[in-house]
Amino acid sequence: MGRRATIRDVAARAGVHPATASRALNPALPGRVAAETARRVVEAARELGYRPDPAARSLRTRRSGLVGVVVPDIANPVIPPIVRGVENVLWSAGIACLLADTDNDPDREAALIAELRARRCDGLIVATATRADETVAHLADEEVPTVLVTRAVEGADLPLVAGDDASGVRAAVAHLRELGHERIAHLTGPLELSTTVRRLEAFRDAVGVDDPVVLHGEGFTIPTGRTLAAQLLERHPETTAILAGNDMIAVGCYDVLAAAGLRVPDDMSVVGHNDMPLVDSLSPPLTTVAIPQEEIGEQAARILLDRLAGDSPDGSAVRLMPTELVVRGSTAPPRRA
Amino acid sequence: MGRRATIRDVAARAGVHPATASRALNPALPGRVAAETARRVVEAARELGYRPDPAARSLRTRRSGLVGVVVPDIANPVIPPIVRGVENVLWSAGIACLLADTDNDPDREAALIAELRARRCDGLIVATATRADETVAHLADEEVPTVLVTRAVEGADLPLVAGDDASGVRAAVAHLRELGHERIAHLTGPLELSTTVRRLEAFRDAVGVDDPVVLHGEGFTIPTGRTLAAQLLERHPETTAILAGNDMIAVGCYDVLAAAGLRVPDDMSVVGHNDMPLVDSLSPPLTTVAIPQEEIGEQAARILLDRLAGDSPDGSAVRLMPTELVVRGSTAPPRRA
DNA sequence: TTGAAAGCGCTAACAA
DNA sequence: TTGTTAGCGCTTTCAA
Repeated sequence: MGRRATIRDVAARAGVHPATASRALNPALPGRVAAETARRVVEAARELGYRPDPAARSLRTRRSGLVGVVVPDIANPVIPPIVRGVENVLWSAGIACLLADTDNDPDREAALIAELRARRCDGLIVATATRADETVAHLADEEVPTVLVTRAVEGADLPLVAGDDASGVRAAVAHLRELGHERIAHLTGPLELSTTVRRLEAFRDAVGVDDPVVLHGEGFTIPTGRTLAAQLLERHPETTAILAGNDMIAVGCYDVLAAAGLRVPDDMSVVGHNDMPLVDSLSPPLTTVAIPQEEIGEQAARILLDRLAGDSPDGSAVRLMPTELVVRGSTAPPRRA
Repeated sequence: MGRRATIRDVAARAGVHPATASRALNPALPGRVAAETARRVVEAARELGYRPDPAARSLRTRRSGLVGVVVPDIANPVIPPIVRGVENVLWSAGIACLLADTDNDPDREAALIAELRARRCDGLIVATATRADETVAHLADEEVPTVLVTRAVEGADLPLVAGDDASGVRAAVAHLRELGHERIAHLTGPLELSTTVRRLEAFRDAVGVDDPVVLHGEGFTIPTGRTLAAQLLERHPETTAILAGNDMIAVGCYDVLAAAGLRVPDDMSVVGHNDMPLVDSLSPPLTTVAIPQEEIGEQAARILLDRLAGDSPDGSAVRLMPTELVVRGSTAPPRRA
């Protein structure tokens, strides 16, 4: 196969000037072309398998057709469905996704975002924000349209799409209270993430106790869950139900409870958050708050597309997608209700 | 902030011609610049925060600095670690990853690969190949360097990086036979995937029985595992150990065995493949073959980088990365050995 | 409605 | 070693 067809080849074949061919192929408003001419150009383009050179177009139009997707760790099970949703919507709009994985490292985040900007991404989807994330906060001042997913930055004027964690937590607490639990403890993830804070505030609101037991962890991981569960058993043995900050923390609780000879849910109820793969295959299957992750990604992508199209300068719009409590086998009435 | 600095701005500030500035910034071989000049240019570039415009550079050099990463489903837990490895190595080399998710749809795969080519990706990493994948097979004839991961195409002259499934399966079978199992059944995934065939062949080789029990499934999913396990119990009740095509199929087995009142591992041993997240938290924790997924991704990226650098036209090199049998609680000696 | 001309920012030949 | 020149392929004025 020879070199690929250019707009000049198309124009030549259609017997018109390249500029005319370009106009015919780009149904933009000004300078319409005659229907018959347009037909010939389109036909020629099809025959030649013409695809505009993105570099040339981008150089001219200052648009790359690229969106950067910044994730904390693609191997974290919460992230892939979000990316799927984003990717799906953006490809449909003719935009490609540059994936950037920060590995939860703020320096790497800064470097990758700089690189993404250097590559002239038309927009950014950011899933890595910490509450005090300077790098991300600065994006609000810059010209590159940005949408946050799941994690918010405090005080930054950036739109956010996330799961409605508060309502999920309220449903979880209501579920536990209906079962008869009165000693419910909350084992959180890292406080620098907005998700942790949203869940924590909702827990405090819903639990109906002045000073509920809350233990803070350093990560959203199984080891964190183990550490916290061990602390909980030692300091607050009267607890009958655990609301874990996420599913991994809940699994850590499973481990420690089993080691302590306590049974879930008979001796302790456990609720997770996220409904990640396989938590329904644990023993017992985990009751947890499901988040519509793919829809979150899709919605974020749509908002970004609107911005790219020049719409809505409504800075920090927050779009919360409905969550759902999935009741499984890890919750039951307390022993001595 | 005004418009971003161009090479002309840098050149002006350094008091040299743009071409000289370009040479100073690109430590390519021909046309070296004087050390002092280079220093001034680099300094000027730094002061101005100069970043070359990728579109302009790409238009000139015919290199986009982009690699397409084609995955069957980013939400499939096997995939993200691979992508991480790829992404990590490529970013380090100054190359960005365009993520394309085919959702296991051959038409979508064809469309996305066409799009990736239209966008002038310098190379492709493809994790979606089926054994008879025409779209991917054609890539061998094209000019765009391509590396396959995990899944091979039959007869295509394309390098592949994958886990050494055969050795993993051999280790698994050896483990079961050492425990005393003689009736080992293999429940496979879809036959159109090369992974299935590799694992199946290794199983046949290792099991030491003329006509071992093999049941074929249609997917690598929990429902598939359930279907196959149910068939197995009905048709081959003498079986004492199951080698599942992957972890999801193994989990499906767990479900059906429990429903049938059979205990793992006492009544039936089960071995998975992949060692995906949380299989170590199942009851019992799953014995499985771990695959170095991130290393596979890294290796694939390195091979692609070599190709981009013009190295090694050794077409269909196959690089198998060592797997490891992780023995957990789902395997034990058979009841009546 | 179409053509002519210019230029986006960069780098590769060639010349000095 | 550096400067000059040209052009990658496209779109967008402006003029016809």
